[in-house]
Amino acid sequence: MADKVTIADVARAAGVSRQTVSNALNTPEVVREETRRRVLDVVDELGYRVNHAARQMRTGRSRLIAARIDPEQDGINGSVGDRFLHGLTQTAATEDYRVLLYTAHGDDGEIAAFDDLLGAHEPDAFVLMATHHGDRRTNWLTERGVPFVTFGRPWSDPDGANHPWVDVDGAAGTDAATRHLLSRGHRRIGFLGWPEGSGVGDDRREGWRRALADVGLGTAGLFTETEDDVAPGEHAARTLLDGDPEITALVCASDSLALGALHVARAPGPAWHAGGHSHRPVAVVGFDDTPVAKAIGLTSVRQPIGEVASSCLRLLAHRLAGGAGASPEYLLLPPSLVVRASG
Amino acid sequence: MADKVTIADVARAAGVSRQTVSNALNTPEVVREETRRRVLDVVDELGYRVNHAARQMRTGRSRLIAARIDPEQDGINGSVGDRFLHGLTQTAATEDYRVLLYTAHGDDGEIAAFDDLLGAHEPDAFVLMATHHGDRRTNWLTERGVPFVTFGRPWSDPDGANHPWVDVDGAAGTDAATRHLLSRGHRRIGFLGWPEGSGVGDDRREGWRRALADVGLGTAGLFTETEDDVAPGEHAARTLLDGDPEITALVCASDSLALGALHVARAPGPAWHAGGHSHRPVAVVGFDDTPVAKAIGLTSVRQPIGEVASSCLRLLAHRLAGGAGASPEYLLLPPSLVVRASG
DNA sequence: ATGCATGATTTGATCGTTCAAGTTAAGGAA
DNA sequence: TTCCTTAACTTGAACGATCAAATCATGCAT
Repeated sequence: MADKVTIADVARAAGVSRQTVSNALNTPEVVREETRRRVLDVVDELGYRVNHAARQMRTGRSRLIAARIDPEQDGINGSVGDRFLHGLTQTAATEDYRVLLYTAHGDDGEIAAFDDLLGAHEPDAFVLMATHHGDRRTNWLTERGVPFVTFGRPWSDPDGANHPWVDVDGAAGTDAATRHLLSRGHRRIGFLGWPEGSGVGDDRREGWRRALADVGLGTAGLFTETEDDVAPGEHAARTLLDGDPEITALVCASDSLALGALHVARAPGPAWHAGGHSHRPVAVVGFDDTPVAKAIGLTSVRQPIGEVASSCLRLLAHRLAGGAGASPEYLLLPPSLVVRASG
Repeated sequence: MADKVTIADVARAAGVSRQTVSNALNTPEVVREETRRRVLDVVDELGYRVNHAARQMRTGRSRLIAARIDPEQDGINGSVGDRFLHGLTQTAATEDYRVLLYTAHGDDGEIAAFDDLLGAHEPDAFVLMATHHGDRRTNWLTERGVPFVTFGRPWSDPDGANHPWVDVDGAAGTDAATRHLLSRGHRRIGFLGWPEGSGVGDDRREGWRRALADVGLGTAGLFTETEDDVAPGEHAARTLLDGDPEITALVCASDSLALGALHVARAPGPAWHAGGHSHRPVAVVGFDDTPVAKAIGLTSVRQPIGEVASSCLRLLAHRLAGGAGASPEYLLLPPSLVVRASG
């Protein structure tokens, strides 16, 4: 097998010029039917494939899309990012794009990574995860005219006309979770969330509040907030349950928190409360449907990560192909509730 | 900011030729000290960065390393692959390489992906995971002279001189787990593994066998094998425990199996055995130290994934830099035991 | 002084593709 | 017939880097 087949080899074998080969492949409509077929036959025969480096040099497009891979955060919620990357890679391949990874810490670290990558491998676009209030990354990219999509709304900019994005309707998720618990007869349903100010966290809390309000229930004293990890979750859940003996169910902003809450809910009476009143069953619902949730039978809100990823990529591909006009610029997808033993 | 700074711009500004700029950056030793400094100053000042596409065209090196991202397998063990990718990306950056993702199913699917990638983006090397008996991928790459490393031994080729690899000593892990259980007074320790024939699975079983043999204990009737998932693990564990009432501990080939075993071990007596004899505590040890293990307090063997990844990358980088001779071609790293409540 | 390594730098050529402009031939209107 | 248009294809240049070979000093032995 002749190793490197260039466009010139094909041209020679087909008896046409280089440019005609290029046209047959990239702009078929300008080449006569018969010629085109002959060229394509030779392409197959010789096994010609474009050299991306050469093409990139001429056109300035790398057909690379850059995405960050996180250090597995708390180890539980981490899987979301990985499922996302997988979906991205898969959809990218169908559009003849490839995913290039990078790592970074914090907005500024990530901006530095942007700069590095743009200088070197020149990805055609970025895919950002976990947008947040005052996200510096999106501004940086916008200022420089670098195409990108985000998984996550532009929280600081409610109209969100600045850049394309895809997100999952977190409020709808906790709303559904809360309604589910109501339908099972729970009346006092608490919420275990993150400190106020995170777009995602506030959104998830809002869904819970809204569902209770819809049936005329208030939320006073029914929620608490803490850092997103198991131990803090356990502690916060204990405090909340101790403070209000009538709470029979908890909606949580993450599976990590939910796991902490479960430690309390499932522990035998004396363990979670020295005060002596006996163990009461507390239903718990988590968020993200991580492997841990599945493993321990935790009811959880599942995000359609695969769809988010493919939507992100398609928005990008469309935009990169030149279509900036009519198509939808953003997408809010509904999550679904996966019911298990915990509630 | 002038957008594209080329090597010619730097040359002009520094009053030297293009080639001297290139030399100052890539072969500093051939450039006079003073000239070099002047050039590098201008490089900084203008913010010059090499254009990888152009360099690749001339040198044939892309500074890309391709790795597969898996669909989260059973969801529990999946996290290993992701930790690996993260480590790879991080170390790659320090050597000025980038990780390019691809997906594929099965050896042949992956070989097709190799072919695609080599034709298009021309990665300098591949990193393969999960080597197995009769692995077709390694042959394909070797035949074509494509550099690669594997996370996993060349199981079919015990001398393993064919390609560089990094692996974790699974037998040492189960050996340690078994010794740990012995030290806690357990005498009859079972093993829950995968069907014979998988290199990894057989290796892990061997460590358990060896540890028992070392203290004069046999293994007859103490192990069973099943598919790597929670439900099969639960079923197999139940069978094993029912069959031998003296078993007080189980070493498992994965956290998935261990989780299944825990369902049996932790269930109240009647639940796991209708025959009426009461619940006995069974210690369980898993393998991989996944987030699930941490979440549920499962003792597990932890692989040093980060080190595996960085070692893989350094082996590759060294080899790509031309050093094929003296350096070690393979590496077997020891795992460690993470002790938790389960055993 | 002459010749000759050696060090430092420069000069074309080239990698494989696509862009932009040029050529050729055929058809149609004047 | 002559000129113009259009379709189909070809030609030269360029993208930005590095390789290979050439040039130019400089110092040193003869």
